[in-house]
Parts: sequence; C-alpha cells; structure tokens
Amino acid sequence: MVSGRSLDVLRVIVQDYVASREPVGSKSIVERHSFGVSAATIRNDMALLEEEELIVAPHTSSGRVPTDKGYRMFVDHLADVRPLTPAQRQAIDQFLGASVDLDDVLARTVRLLSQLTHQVALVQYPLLSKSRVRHVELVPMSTSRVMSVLITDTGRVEQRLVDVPGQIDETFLAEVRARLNTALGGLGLADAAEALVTFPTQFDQSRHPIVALLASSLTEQIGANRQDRLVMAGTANLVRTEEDFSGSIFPVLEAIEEQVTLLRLFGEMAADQNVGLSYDNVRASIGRENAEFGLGEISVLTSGYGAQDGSVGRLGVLGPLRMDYSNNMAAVRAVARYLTGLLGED
Amino acid sequence: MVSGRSLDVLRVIVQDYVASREPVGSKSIVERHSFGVSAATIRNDMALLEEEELIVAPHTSSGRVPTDKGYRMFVDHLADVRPLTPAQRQAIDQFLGASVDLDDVLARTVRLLSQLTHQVALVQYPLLSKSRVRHVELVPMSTSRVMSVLITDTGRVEQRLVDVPGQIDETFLAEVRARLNTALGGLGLADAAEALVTFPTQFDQSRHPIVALLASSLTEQIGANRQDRLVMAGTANLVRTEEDFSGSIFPVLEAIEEQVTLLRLFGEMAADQNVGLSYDNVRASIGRENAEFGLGEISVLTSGYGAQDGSVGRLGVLGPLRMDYSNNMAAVRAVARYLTGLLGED
DNA sequence: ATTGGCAGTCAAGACGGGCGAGTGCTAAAG
DNA sequence: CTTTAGCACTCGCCCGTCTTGACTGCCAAT
Repeated sequence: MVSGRSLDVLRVIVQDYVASREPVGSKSIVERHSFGVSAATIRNDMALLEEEELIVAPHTSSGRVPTDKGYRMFVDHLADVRPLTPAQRQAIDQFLGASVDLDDVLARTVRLLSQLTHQVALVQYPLLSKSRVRHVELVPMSTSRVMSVLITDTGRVEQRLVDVPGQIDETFLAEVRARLNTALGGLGLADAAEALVTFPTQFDQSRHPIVALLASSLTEQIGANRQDRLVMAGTANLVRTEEDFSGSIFPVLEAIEEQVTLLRLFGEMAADQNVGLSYDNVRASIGRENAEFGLGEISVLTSGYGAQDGSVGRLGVLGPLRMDYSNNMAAVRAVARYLTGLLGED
Repeated sequence: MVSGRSLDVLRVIVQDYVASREPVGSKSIVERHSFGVSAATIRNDMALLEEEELIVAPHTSSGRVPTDKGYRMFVDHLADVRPLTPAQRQAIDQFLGASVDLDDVLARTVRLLSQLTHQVALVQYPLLSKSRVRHVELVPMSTSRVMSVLITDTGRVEQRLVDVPGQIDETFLAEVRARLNTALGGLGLADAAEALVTFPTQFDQSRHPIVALLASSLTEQIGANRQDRLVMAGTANLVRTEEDFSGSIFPVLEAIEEQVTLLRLFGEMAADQNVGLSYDNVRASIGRENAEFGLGEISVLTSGYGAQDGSVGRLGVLGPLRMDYSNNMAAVRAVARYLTGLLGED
C-alpha cells in the first residue's frame, strides 16, 4: 500500500513538476529534498505510486509526471492551502475597495483573481433567483415604447424595451409602476414571477392587454438567460501556458467564450456535494473529470460566494492541469470571502 | 516604375499568400493565373516590386511575401470589396433582428462579425457624448443609499450607488427626480453635464449638500470612463492563426483585454481623415502602422457606425497581417451599415 | 526495508548529405 | 524596349545516423 513516505514523494513530485515543468526523477528528488534515504529507495516508492496510477513515466526512461488521479490526491490530501501574504491581502483591499457598482465590483474581482493566480479567472454573475426585487421602473422611451427596468437587491439592473400598442398614457404608466412596486417589492424573484401572473387582473378590463405586455416583459427579465453570465479575465494566460496542452488550446478558448459549457460546469460544481469537494469549500475539477465538457486537459478551481453560505454565485480559475494548486486555491478562497463580505455590506 | 501588370502581380501574390500561407514564386504564379507571359517576365516584375519594398524574399531563394507596404497598396488600390452574398446578408438579418436591448445588440453584432471574418471582432460602445438624456431615475436602495440611473436615447443605462448623509426623504427624492428630468431631458450629454453644475441652486439652501452629491454622481456617470468600452469576440481565432505571428500572441491578447490600447487606436482611426482611409469608409491600419501600440504584427479594419455619418462608435476586426482583406472589409462594412440602420430605427 | 551497482532504454540534439524550389543574370528573340 | 529561355547558384528543409545523458528496473548485499 502507499505508505506515508510514498505520499510525501508524490507531493514533491507534484510540486517539482509544477515548478519546473519537467518530469522529475528519483535522483533530483533526493538532491532537492532531505528524505534521508537513497535514490533507489525513492525509486521503489515511485514504482508503488505508478502501480496506483498516481504517476506515469512519459517515456520508458524519463522522470515521472503526476496523472489526473495524482493531482486529485494532491489536492484532496497533500496540498497545504496557505493563507495569503499580508501584501496580497492588502492588494485585495485596495483593488476591490474602490468599486462603485456591481458591474465594477465583478470586473475588478475577476481581474484581481487573474493577477493573483496567473490563470484565467471566472466570476459568475449573482444568480437572480437568489435575489429580491428592489425596484421596478417603467420609462417611456417614445410614444409607443417603454423601457422596463428591474433592479435587484444585489445591485443588478436588467432593462428591456417593450413595444406597446397605441399611445402611452404617462399617468397610467405611473400608476402601473406604483402598483408594480407595491406588489413585487421585496419579493424573491421566483415569488415575483408568480405574482406577475395575476397582476393584470387588478386593473380595468380595457387596460389588460398593455399591462399584460409589461408584466410578461418583466417575467422574461426575471427568467432571462442572461441571469447566467460569466465575466472573465486573463485569457492571455492560457496562451502563456500553452505548452502544457498536448493539443491546441483553441477548443478551450472557444468553450470559454461560449460560456454555456462553463456555466454547466459551474452548476455541477455547485451542486455536487461529494465529488470535487475540497479544502475549505474550494472545489476542484481536474482533467478527465471535465471530459464531458470537452475540457479534459484543464483544471477548474471554484468557490461559492455571497450570502454567507456562498450560494449566490461561483467564482474561480481555470488553467492547465499543471498549476500551482496550493496558491490558486488560497487565492480563490480569499477572493470569494472578500467578495462575500463586500456584497453583504450593502 | 511599377507598371499595371506589376500591380496585378502584387495582387495575386497577396491573394495566393493569404490563401496558402506560403511564399509564392514566379512559377506558381504563371501556373495558377493566366498572365500570358512566362515566369521569367514575372520575375522581372517581382524584382521591381521588391525594389519598391512591396514584397520581400524571406530567404535568398524562396518565393516572395508581401511587406506591410505591400498590404497597404493592396488594400488601397487592389482589393475588390465584393458585396456579401445573399446568404450572408440573410444571416445578418436573422442574427441581429431578434435583439432585445442595446447590450444584446452589441453582443450579437460582435459575435456575428467574428463568425463572418474568422477574426477577433471588436465593437465600441456607443459614445455617450453623442447621445442625449432620455431619463434619470433615483432609486432608494436603503435608508442612506440611492442608486442613480441614467438612461440615454441610444438605449444605454448607467447606474451608480450614492451614499448620502442622514436619512433619505422619499418625497424629496421624488421631487429631485422630477426636476432632474425637467432640467436634463433631451439634452446632449455635454450640455447635461453643464446644466448639472447649477442644478443644486434651485433647491433650498439646507438641501444643497445632498442634491450636490446626487448631481456630482450623475456628472461622473456622464463622464465615466466606461463610456469607452469594447465588446469583443473570437479571441480564439487569434490562436488559430498563431503561426502568422513571429513572436508570441501573448502581448496581443493582453492588449485586447486591456482595451485602453485598442480604444486609443480606434480613436485615432476615427480621427485621421487621410491615413488609413480606405474603400467606402472602412479603414485599415496595417502592421508597423500600429507599432506605437505594440501591435506591429497585426492589422485592424474598422468602420464607424450609427447616426448615418458613423460617428457614434466604431467596430471592426483585428487579425494577422496575412488576412483576407477583401472579405473582411466587406463584412465590416456590411455589419456597420446594418447596425447603423438598427440603431436609427429606435 | 534499504542501498549500491549495473545494464538497458529512449528522447533530444548535433552532424551531414541530398533534394528541390526559386532566384538572378545573360544572351537571344520579338 | 520587352519578353523569353537557359543555366548556375543559393539555401531552407528533410532524413537518416550517431552520440549523449538522464532515468529506470532489477539484483544482490547490507
């Protein structure tokens, strides 16, 4: 069985390989680490690890490289997620403290995370379904056009144009607005959508069509696909680490731009309580575990943020298998915490 | 001097090189095109072109490749910008027709352009300075926080949070809102900013601080740096064409994410009436012409859009020197026109 | 369980010859 | 003056060979 020292060997293999990007051999291990045993002994341990499929030799006679399974073991049991340095914490403070609105907060967050990790950073927009209606606004844009604006307590603003038949009566619009806010204010979005179904009935029959139109626009806004969106930064980092990918990074970049794939992955990582669960709620999905998403050669680290339990959205980083898990997990964790605090203040 | 046929030779060199990505020699030219002369004659022409620095031979004995100057000549005098095929026009119709709001229009536009050209596509947000105030909204978010929302006639929405001292009086807020809309509605943004300076004076002295706070927030929104923003798509295409870059594409990707560099370039292309002016208002900036932006190995094609004269913003594509200028310029032109029409309808 | 030694394996890099595409030049022809 | 054919020359590229060096696996000894 894989003994204690064997696991230590696995740890240094992962660490050295990540640092040097070269397969690590038994000799270099005894040189760089004080195991107090000879290279031959390390070789025996490595043979064990290879049997367990935690490492492989790319060529018959070269050093060893961690497998997906090896990285998984490292992440689950071997990585020490050090807290960030004070300097790093201060950087977070300075960088995020000056934000003015939600868009700005998220944009800064994602850039920060990308800079801390030197990887592609991703931040999911706060899930609307978790937020509440703060305010509804109806703005006449022209004689037959209204812009409906939905503002949530997470600071998100959704706007949409509605064409209404006939002329718009401004005082009537004001009344609809007032009643909408009375009816929906403070409701969770799911409840708000429900309330909208019967909303038009409180108006005079003759007004129904136009009110129904507005209500359905709002319903759409609540359920809009845009409720799931990602901001990202640092795609250039993918190119920097290109040598770590056997094939091209083209499909990876496509998936990132497409978003939908990553959103599914995020969803799965949020849902799955067991697989990928890891240190202090930072979860990892490694290599082949992402195969169904066409991302079999990358790793994704995510954490929930917002609402204390982190259920409002997820953020994380994406990069090659060969990444600095310890550091990156620490960064993801710290940024998620900070963002949670920032959103909680409002 | 470079005769008529020499220029024809330059044209086919550019075309063949773009298509095959291989230096093109005299023999392959006579094979693939019916010049009615022998290879030796073509060689003489090529010697001329080389003297004019329109083409170079990468190695002593290999075919020729266009220089920056050669591409420039091609774009200015030789490229025939064919109208798009009906199928392509229909694709534009279908793709952009279903848009719901400005964000959506721009997002669709940029993706469309990227798909038509197989390059990185860029669309600048409509310049606020060209738009007018449609509506101002003040929404109480908490007891001491107000969200100010600025809506322009180009459909753009800017929101911002304002902390105000003390409790917020809702009826007072309603009054401020009403007066703001009276004072600013319909004004161009520059005028609106001016009007905001004296706006607080129409209120009771005791109210000045809070009104001034709101007014300055709005002023910021008008002048916010976010008025210049780019949406982009197709960064994956850069990777696909990576072989066309002598160095790494890393700095290029960085510049794209940074935006500020590209915005400067866009600004210059909008301003400069001579340099880079080209067919039907699609402008090109080629290779070393972008050197000051650190983009000496790429070409950018842009066109203005909006307000008939195309002064509301710019859109375009970015790619390697070795790109299909004819097709891409046609696509940029068509999309810019379509977008102008779309915005004009509102 | 650990160690030293030894033979075997294989990727990577250096060397070198042959191939072929393409050029420039020159002299002759239109 | 332009065009053409012919010819010698230049290099980049491909391919096979050889050497080197870093590891491993195994075995016998401790």
